[in-house]
Amino acid sequence: MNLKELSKALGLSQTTVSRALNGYPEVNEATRLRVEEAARRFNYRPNSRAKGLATGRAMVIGHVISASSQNEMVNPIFGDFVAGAVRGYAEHGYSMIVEYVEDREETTAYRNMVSEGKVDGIVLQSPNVDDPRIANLSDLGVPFVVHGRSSNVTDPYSWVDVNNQRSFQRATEFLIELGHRRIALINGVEDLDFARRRRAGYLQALEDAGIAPDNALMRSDEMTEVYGHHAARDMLRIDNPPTAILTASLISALGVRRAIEEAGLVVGRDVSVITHDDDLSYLKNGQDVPIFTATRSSVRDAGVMVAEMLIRMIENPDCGPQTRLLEAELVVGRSTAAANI
Amino acid sequence: MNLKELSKALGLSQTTVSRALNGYPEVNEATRLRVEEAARRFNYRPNSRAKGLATGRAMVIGHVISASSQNEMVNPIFGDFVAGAVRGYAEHGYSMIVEYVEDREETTAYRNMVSEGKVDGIVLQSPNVDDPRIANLSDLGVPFVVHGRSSNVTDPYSWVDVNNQRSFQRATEFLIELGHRRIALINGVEDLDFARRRRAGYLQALEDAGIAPDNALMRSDEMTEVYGHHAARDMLRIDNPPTAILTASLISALGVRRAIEEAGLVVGRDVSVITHDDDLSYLKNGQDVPIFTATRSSVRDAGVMVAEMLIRMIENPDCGPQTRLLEAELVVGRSTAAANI
DNA sequence: TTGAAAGCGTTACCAT
DNA sequence: ATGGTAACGCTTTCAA
Repeated sequence: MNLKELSKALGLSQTTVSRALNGYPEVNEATRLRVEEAARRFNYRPNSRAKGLATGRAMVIGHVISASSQNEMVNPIFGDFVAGAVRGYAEHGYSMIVEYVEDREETTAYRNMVSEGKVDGIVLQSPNVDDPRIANLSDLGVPFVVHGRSSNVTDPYSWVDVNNQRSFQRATEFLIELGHRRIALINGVEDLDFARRRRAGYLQALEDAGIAPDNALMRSDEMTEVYGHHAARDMLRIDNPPTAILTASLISALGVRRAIEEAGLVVGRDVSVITHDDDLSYLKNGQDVPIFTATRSSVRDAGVMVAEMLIRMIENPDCGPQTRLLEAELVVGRSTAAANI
Repeated sequence: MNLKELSKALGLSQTTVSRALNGYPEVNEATRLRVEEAARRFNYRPNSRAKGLATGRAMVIGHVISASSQNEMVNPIFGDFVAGAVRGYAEHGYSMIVEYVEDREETTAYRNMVSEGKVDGIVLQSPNVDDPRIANLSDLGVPFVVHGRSSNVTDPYSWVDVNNQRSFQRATEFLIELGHRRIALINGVEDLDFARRRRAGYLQALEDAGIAPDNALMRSDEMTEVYGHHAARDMLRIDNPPTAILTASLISALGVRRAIEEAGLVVGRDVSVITHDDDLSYLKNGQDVPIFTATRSSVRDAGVMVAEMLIRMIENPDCGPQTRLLEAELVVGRSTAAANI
């Protein structure tokens, strides 16, 4: 059932029916009710492509995942972010389109999405420290919001980010307060801006405590379980092994724990583990835990915020770049952190 | 730059330019080259909405996530599946659209997607044991593929599934062989078909070994870390606690491990833990581990397969329902499983 | 081998 | 308050 058929069935013009359905004020209230009833009865829904062609709006937000970001994708925080974003989109009648490109051809994908008229706005995830995609998107003139920041980009752009530096700094400080001196960092790929910031926070805390950083205790790679496992395993074998491990994601944390177990050690007794991108908020209920950081829920919140910011930009093209920095809550489980050193 | 402008710039008709760009055979080779060169130079891309309107095809596959499936979403396997599917879509020029609905209004969302002409096909994830959405989609007449099966649906439909029953049966058998008699199952919500199958496999292995199932050792809930934590914590407090825990996801596994640590116990010594939806394939390299199950990569494979099956159905409407059952590989880490009992 | 024109299903402008 | 019609940008049929 299309508009033509519906209007014929009603004995009205397409114009009137369209107006009635789109809430235009000039249509007679009785007519509107009649039209709405018929639309419901015939299960009429306007064709989105025709509508988009006529209005010039797609009501779609574009996301791109590339082969190289696949591990990032598989990271649970990707799902959390998407869950939040999609929810935010839905609130305003938008949906999300996801495209996949090999390698780092994302810029081409963005350009095509825009010139094909597929999207009204774009979300960029996991920017690098120096990310040309941001300038490319600016040049395209399409509204976009970055989840995260790109340190080396000086021109203004819109972003929503979690304060990763502060989270890691606080987590490290917390371990230092417990008496740890040998604290390992199992970080993500440090081309990624958020990973670099995490490292900066870690280093800052060490410096403030007068602890010299040790390269043997710092790793950086794709956040997989195997990476967490190998990194922790290797570190635990050195002469002066870490007594605490700070790891960036749920996934790598699982590998870290497995490596500790395999080394015959006990998590929380021999080695402390703090995991970012983890949801420990439940530990706050009725347990005497020191409060510190959790971000799975922050990431979902970030998704919702990105959606709202982007849609605001789309529907109000005059408003300039906006930014938003979220503080992650830090929660550390007692047994996990209170190691004997 | 649109077709009209491009053809004007070339001094050709829109028809010819369109034909040249879409690989029609009747166009002069010299003309085609000239057109292609110009299209590249002017950065011309056909408007997808106009193209879709003219061809009647959207080149888009629809996914829906509902509020109630949010925890499922956040489950890393969602990301794995999506990564595989999107890749499969891209291979054939399709992209993925994701819509969000509150509660269980998914059927409405599917209907709207189809009648709005937004999609050429639909993917249904995490079906329930008795899932009306399958019949609804069949009624809509839109090509669709289910990731998973719905036991109580008898009419034929297309699906791709992992053999969850066998995986859990084998994992349980493995624990029994190690001498465990008190084996706990921390399962997903058993309305979900795959969770029910997992439980069936677990029960089958117990029965084969003559072990009476104990309700105190079986839990079923949303796969979150807090759930894994509470379930394991409570079980470890009972009189005759489990010596092994079989858990269904990465996320809950982290809670389980934390609970074990908090109870002053050691994973792999006091309590064995086997996690499904986990990628232990790396353990196969150079380590003497008993081989058993892993599914994160299987899930990605399933995504690719769903994409290919669906696109085949879309482009060849005559082919009937297809099905595909994948066997998950089972890998159990040595330290994890070889507990002292 | 090329082109003119109709059609896809809407919205929006201009009349009435 | 309602209707006729052009326009959105492409594909496809029919003609040349």
